[in-house]
Amino acid sequence: MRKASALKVASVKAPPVKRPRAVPAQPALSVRERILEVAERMFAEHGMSGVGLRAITTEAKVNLASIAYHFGSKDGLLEALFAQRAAPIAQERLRLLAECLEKSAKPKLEDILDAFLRPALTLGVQPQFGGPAFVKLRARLATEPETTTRKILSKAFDQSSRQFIDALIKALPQMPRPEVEWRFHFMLGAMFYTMADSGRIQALTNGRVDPGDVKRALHHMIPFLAAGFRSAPVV
Amino acid sequence: MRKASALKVASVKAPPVKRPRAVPAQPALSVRERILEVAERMFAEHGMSGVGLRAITTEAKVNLASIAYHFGSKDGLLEALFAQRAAPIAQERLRLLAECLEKSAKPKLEDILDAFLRPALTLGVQPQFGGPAFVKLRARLATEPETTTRKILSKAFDQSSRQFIDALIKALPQMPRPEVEWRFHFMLGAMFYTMADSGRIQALTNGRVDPGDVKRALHHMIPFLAAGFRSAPVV
DNA sequence: ACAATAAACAAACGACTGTTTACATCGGCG
DNA sequence: CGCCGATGTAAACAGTCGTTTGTTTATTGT
Repeated sequence: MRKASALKVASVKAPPVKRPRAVPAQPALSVRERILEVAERMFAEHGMSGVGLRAITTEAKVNLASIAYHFGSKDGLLEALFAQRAAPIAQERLRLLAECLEKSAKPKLEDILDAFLRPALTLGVQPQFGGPAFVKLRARLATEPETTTRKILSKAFDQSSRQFIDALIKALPQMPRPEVEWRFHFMLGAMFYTMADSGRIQALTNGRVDPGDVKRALHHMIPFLAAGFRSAPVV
Repeated sequence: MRKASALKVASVKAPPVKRPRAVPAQPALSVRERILEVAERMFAEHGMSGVGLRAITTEAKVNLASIAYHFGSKDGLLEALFAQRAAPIAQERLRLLAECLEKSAKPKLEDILDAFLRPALTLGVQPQFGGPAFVKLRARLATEPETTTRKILSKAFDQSSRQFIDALIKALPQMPRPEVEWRFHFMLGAMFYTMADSGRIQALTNGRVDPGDVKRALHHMIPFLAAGFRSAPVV
């Protein structure tokens, strides 16, 4: 039963050497961090069942058993990934939403959409950390019906999503709730497909449309969705 | 090499019962058809790399090597699946589109959207064959960046997609082409996410919104998207 | 300094991967 | 009959899968 000790996790590194200067050229990632970083990239690129632990540990230059040691299991690795990445996104979403709501009792639709979409598309896009890997990963898991991944997704984002639906209803007082919910669903679809950056629309348009261009994507997506949300509810 | 002894017959079972009746209640699927049917369902549910050939052949009650024999490889099986399923969808799309175009030189936006979305969501939804398996499978593959699957997708649907973009431009003469292309991309997202039926929006709405209800989904989706398409182009 | 604990490691576990092989069976034709 | 090509099949191939094992190395607390 070594598992019990493994769950203890990590202890904070405890720097034995005092760093005289911050920001060294090589941040000297720990084993844990290296695994997370590589796994994020590879899960995003090939899907959960498309990558083996050996591929991850080899690329991360880490022992195979390290994953079991630090994360318990492959699923545990995915959970840790989400625990690290999803929280900042949900948090930033709610911060921006609060900004919208405190400005006026009837918030502006476009601002709400922006508050929801922008963090999802931009946060975690740090070139030094493998770029938009988590964005892609999220889009990929969104279409997987496996119950384990669904639980992770739902735990990470359900609460903030509910708050956004409520905010959208405030912004569209005449709209029946189910109608708002359907439209929220379509918005999720447009968002995830943009995040997935599948290359299909590039191919269809000779590269004119590039979902990886986040600024432009938001610039086109928000007015499009806003018009959809504002259209008359269907009978 | 192979021990020539020990092979013994088996020939067990051998039901020589001649079927006296044509077209029995069970169409008596061929091996090929049984594999396709089961593979479609299982690929949709667990993804390409999530199902093994043994799982498929066991469920289809078929020999393991049959897949290699009939389809060459696992990828060949996927290609055969698309060759069988995608063509009718693309064909029906173009038929409906032609109907729109011959009615008037400036076709109605809603009709074009309907012509694009309805076949994707409804064709192949045969409850006796495991329901909307191909619909789900397509949504799943749409977010996979693997080049092999992308080629299959693109071969099956690119041509008809281009024609729809052109038709949309006809319906929206004042709209710049890139804007139409962006909006087409968002439409694809809403469509695929509805097809994936990931369960997320059901969870968020206590089941009020069910993307699996195709009639209702189209009923909400088309006006939503039409309003988005008609909104003023962004600068 | 010494024991306790955390971290890393090579090696192996059994089960499963897609593919290939060599052989058996079959209906139809000469 | 014998031969044919198409079809079906058990077994093996050469790996990879996620996980577990027992052990060794590093770091910590006292």
